[in-house]
Amino acid sequence: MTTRAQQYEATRRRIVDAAVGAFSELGFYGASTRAIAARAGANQGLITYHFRSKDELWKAAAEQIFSQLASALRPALDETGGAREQAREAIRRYVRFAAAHPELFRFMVEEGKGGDDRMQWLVDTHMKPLYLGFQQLQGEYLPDTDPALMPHVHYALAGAASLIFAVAPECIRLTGMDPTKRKAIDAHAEFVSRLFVP
Amino acid sequence: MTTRAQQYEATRRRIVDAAVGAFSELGFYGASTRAIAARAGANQGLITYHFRSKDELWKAAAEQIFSQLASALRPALDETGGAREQAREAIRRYVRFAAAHPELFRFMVEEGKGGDDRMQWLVDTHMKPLYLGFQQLQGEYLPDTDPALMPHVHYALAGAASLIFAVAPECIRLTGMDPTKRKAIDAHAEFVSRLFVP
DNA sequence: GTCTATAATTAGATAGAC
DNA sequence: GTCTATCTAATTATAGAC
Repeated sequence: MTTRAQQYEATRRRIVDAAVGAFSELGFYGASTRAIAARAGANQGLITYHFRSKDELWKAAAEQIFSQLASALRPALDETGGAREQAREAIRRYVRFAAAHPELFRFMVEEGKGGDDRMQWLVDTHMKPLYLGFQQLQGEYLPDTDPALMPHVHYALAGAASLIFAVAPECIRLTGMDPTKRKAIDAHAEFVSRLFVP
Repeated sequence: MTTRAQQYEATRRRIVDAAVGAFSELGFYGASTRAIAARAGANQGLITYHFRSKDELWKAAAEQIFSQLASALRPALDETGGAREQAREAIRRYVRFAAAHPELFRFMVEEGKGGDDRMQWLVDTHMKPLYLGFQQLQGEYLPDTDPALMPHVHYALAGAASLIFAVAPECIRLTGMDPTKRKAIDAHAEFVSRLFVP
């Protein structure tokens, strides 16, 4: 037996999932609420009912992606082995997440380029905590790094780890190699981890 | 004295410049032809006159960016010094271009994520030749690299070199560091070139 | 060549039936 | 809770005056 509360949650979740996909593929303006509703197998009016506006729906979508990233990275702290191998494993984990969730990087670029409200909300609410955790990890694993280089390392790593998966269709057409295949993901994880922790 | 042909070219150029900025900041759907025209100090009707459609205007904008990249990278072949230092200089050059033209990376991500017509045109017309050149450079400078790793190196380098500049507003708010400053650009160029050519 | 006016379509948001 | 119908505004593209 399904209660109304269960139905509410199920529908809401379907819409958020559809929104994540649509925003990630088409961008904020390209993804219409009608298309998102259709993708979720629901009606457009339901979006207004569950979320107040398109902006609020976008926030819910961003929230889902970043909470998934946070829980995917958490186990990296519990790794065993030497500091360098721990750092490598954390990077491999990040690469695998980027492969499984290319939406993260697309959201980051889509919003990070403009200085609007959505970007500020995204940084303050979800990216700041993650960046602090990254700084802490780097201080632990690679204590000999110049602190002024921190932003450079962070963005170089994020870009190196994620771009190939974010533009997978382009990569296939350009190189003939499909980066979504298991072997390609492993190869990329190994390459990037060795690149940043030789 | 300004001829009509000169006026034609001047107006067309102003519109293309405005389009590059608008598409780069807002994406294809977010940038309206009206906003582009206003940005160019022209009328919306002129866009239809100079370009047939919004798609054609987008192509003209992409064309401008990639032709600039091609001419910026060309001198990399004439560098002197050992193979490793040549490779480093080519990377530094690429980083500086990414800093001066963050539009390139934004176009790449914006279009590369979907499999639509614009992506296919972009890859076939402008990215394929550049990628072949990149493969050639890599074969010359770093002949010991596994060919199967080529796509991984290419996308890792593109991401590491460009992301920080493409999301400059986000970087400032997240880290407090402004990547558009001269010093930050040099630091990033040096960091990335040493990263890929230790 | 450049502009104004407008047609046709689509967007996000609302109101109300069920 | 979900859906249909509709409102208002903004979109691309067109037609025609100057």
